[in-house]
Amino acid sequence: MGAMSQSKRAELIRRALDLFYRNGFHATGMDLVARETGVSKTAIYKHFRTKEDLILATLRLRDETFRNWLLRRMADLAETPEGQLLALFDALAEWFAQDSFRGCLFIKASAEYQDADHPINREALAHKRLLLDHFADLAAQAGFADPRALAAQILILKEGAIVLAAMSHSAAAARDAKRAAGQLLTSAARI
Amino acid sequence: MGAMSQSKRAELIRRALDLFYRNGFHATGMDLVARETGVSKTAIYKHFRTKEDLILATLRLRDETFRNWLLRRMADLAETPEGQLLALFDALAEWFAQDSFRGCLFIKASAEYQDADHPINREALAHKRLLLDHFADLAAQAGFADPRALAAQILILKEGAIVLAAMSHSAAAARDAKRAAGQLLTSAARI
DNA sequence: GAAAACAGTTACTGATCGGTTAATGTAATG
DNA sequence: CATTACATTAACCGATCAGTAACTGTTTTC
Repeated sequence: MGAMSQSKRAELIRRALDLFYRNGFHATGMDLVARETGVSKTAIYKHFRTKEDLILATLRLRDETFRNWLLRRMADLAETPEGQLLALFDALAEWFAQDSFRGCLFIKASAEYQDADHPINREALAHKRLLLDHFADLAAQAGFADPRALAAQILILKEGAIVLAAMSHSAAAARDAKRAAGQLLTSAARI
Repeated sequence: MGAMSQSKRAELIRRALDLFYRNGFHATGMDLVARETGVSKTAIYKHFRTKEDLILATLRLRDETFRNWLLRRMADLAETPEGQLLALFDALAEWFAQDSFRGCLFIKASAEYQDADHPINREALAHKRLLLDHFADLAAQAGFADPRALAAQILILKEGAIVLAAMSHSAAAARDAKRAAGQLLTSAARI
């Protein structure tokens, strides 16, 4: 096993991710993936036992790249932990404004494979939990009395903004969510 | 046109809605719809030109029944307009706790048909706008200075809570969102 | 009661679904 | 140079996709 080089495999996952993100999972057939990546179906199935395995690989790639991008952008936009929690929504606004923005891949994956014990749903949930943990870290560093609760509220605002931005094809939700987050941060109890 | 009785047609839409809600749109074939409803495919296509038309009919039914249910539940749970905006999240908690809960049909529809000008996405967006309008009405009645902005924030909390509840198969997000909404309401400017 | 008009069925269309088989090309090993 | 091992391909599998054609009843209308 391990026919194609590591870089070709990575490129396959990268292109499959793009197809799934733009067209959806069920709506994207493996024949299309083969055609668009230039990798024959048989070669794909040498490295991924099933379509589901390929989807999981794209989700893992997306988790890494997106979370990397978001956390770095938050850190670049603000100095303090509290400022970073607010800057989250500025980063989201930038994302929403991109032509390629089509909502959250994990929300879409979870919507199409929603069973609690489905590996795809589990992968999506894991991504959200990692974000939640990071928000909770920032909230703890900022000295809030209940960092987990505050992080949960921030995450809810983030997911709601993404869903509405994707549906309305507008970045306005990022601004609304930021104002809400600002009020939550200023009125939350501190240690 | 108009072969089957009005009640049979309504029953077909009702069952198709259930199938789409549980399995997804692309993942639910018209053969399955025919099998599960007991209505032959030809009979279905006598009344719905395409699968997309059937989907739109299920979305319109869902908009009517769900919005009716939610608004009535909010009104039953609280006396004042401000109380209703908070009770929204108690109603959501009840919904999340149901075995049949599988997220928001409109979010799922928009995720699978996300083009801005796609009729399915437009229908989903229309549903959210109607909810936004109602929240804004309540906020105006409650005497808030910027009812539209507050309504937008409430809507973001609602959508975020739904997405996270569906993904995590837990009703906890309703409680977190309610606490956030409570803080927003108490700190928002009034006329 | 004849004749349109219509609701309903089964059986089918070509295309595509996820996935595999059998064969070919190619590179490394003895 | 022969052979083993492996990467890759075209062609194919049965099932299912959305949608339709041809046909059979049942009403409605005159």
